[in-house]
Amino acid sequence: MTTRTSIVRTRFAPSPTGYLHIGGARTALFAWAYARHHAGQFILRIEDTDVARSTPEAVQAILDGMQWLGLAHDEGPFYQMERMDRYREVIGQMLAAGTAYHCYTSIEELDALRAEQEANKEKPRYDGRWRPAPGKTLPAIPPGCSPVVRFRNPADGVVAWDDLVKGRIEIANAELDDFIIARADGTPTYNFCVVVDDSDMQITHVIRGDDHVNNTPRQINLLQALGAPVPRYGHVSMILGDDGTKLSKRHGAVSVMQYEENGYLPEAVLNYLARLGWSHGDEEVFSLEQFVAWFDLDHITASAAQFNTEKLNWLNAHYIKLADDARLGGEIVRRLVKEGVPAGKVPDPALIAALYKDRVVNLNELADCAHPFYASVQASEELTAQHLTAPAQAALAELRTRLANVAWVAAELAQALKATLAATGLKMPQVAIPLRVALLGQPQSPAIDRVLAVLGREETLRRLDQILA
RNA sequence: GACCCUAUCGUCUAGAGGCCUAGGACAAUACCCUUUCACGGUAUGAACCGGGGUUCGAAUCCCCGUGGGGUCGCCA
Repeated sequence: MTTRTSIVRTRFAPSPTGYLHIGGARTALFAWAYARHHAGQFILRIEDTDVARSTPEAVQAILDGMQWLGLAHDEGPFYQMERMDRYREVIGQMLAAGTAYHCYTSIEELDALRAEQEANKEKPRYDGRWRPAPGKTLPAIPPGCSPVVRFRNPADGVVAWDDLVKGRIEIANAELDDFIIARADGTPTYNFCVVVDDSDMQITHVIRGDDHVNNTPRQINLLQALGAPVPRYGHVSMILGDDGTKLSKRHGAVSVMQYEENGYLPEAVLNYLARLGWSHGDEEVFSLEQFVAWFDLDHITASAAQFNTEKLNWLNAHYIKLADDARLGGEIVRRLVKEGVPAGKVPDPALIAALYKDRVVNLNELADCAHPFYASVQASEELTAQHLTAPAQAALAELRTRLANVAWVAAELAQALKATLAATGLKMPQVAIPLRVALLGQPQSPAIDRVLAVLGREETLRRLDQILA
């Protein structure tokens, strides 16, 4: 451990070619938490050098996702497309220093080379035909062909680093080739931009997905060629789908904002993601603040983790129970209005939330539960036939009379219900279930007296009259 | 094919050579609670990939095998 007080600087560097997916969100969470834990800085960088696939919508989607999760950055967002001058400057320096060189091999030639190597069951790699060497005669420069710039990768030795999550990793330079750092049109490529940025932005800890392990030795070599300090690296494993295969669209929700739409609370998603591949003893449920206080890279699992919607659901249900009624009420209204249901002030959505919050798994279910309070829901014929029988209707008529004059609070409503039972000789379910079907269009609900209290006298009587008419 | 990573209940994981008769959580099952359905409570079943070492002692360390994942672009 260094005694120098070096501030921790981490970054999240997505490329804006789509939404913020769940795996990226977890990587971002870990990088963010690591910076927060060490009172350092978290930088957001948009890697948009792939002009063909990058879109402003995707940038916005990433920003939205980060904001919804509450992962605020301290610097940025920096856009790589705005840093072209800087990249060109560094490429010029490398060309001048001889750590990079021009290569005139055409795409066709490269394809042929690759095909040949694959046919020989070799690892496809550039053969170094334009790499300058003492006493070597380079091919004649083909006319009308603009060159790419390649990095002069060390020919031998090994690149090694102590990965913060995987431990020591060593890769032989012989496995690496002289990769392209600038295309024929002069634009820089990924590995190069990352290195210049991580260096310029003084990133101390690169926390990123597992899929970048193979880029790391190239980046370390580049950094060293540039004489720049090498950050620490931590490669977080991937998240697999529910079925153990690579996460993709067919797994349903992969975008973070899809979870918002599906009725998940950000704190539930955060807690779930934090616990997926990281642990703090037996702790399962904890706040973001607690997570930041506990988080370290030592307890991240090195292997891939399978996503488990059931556990996320459990956490979501837990956080819904904890959530403030007014907040849940707002979610109810927002979601119902989006579906064209005239949800509003009466009944108070917060009261409905209080009634249903400990029985739903997500916000959409909560909204569904609230739906019949704002718009009468017709029971199916089957339910009507089954529950609104003649004796049941008689009991409801009996109850309706009592309800007309009772004080509209749950305790009094319960009394009216009991008096109806006494008068008709029926058991509670024999009245309560028809009543639920009559009022809400469904045979299950929370305690019926509480439902009545929230529905209100006017609406309750109106719906009863409609059934009894 | 080459290279890299990885391997504990169905799933997420605890486990840093003796605390392990392997712990917790989700899911499952059973029971309790109950004004229906849920919620909640209690209980039960469920795992160290295989083979070799090292050691007095291995889930933990090493090697091999096997399974899984990743990477091999003028994509990021």
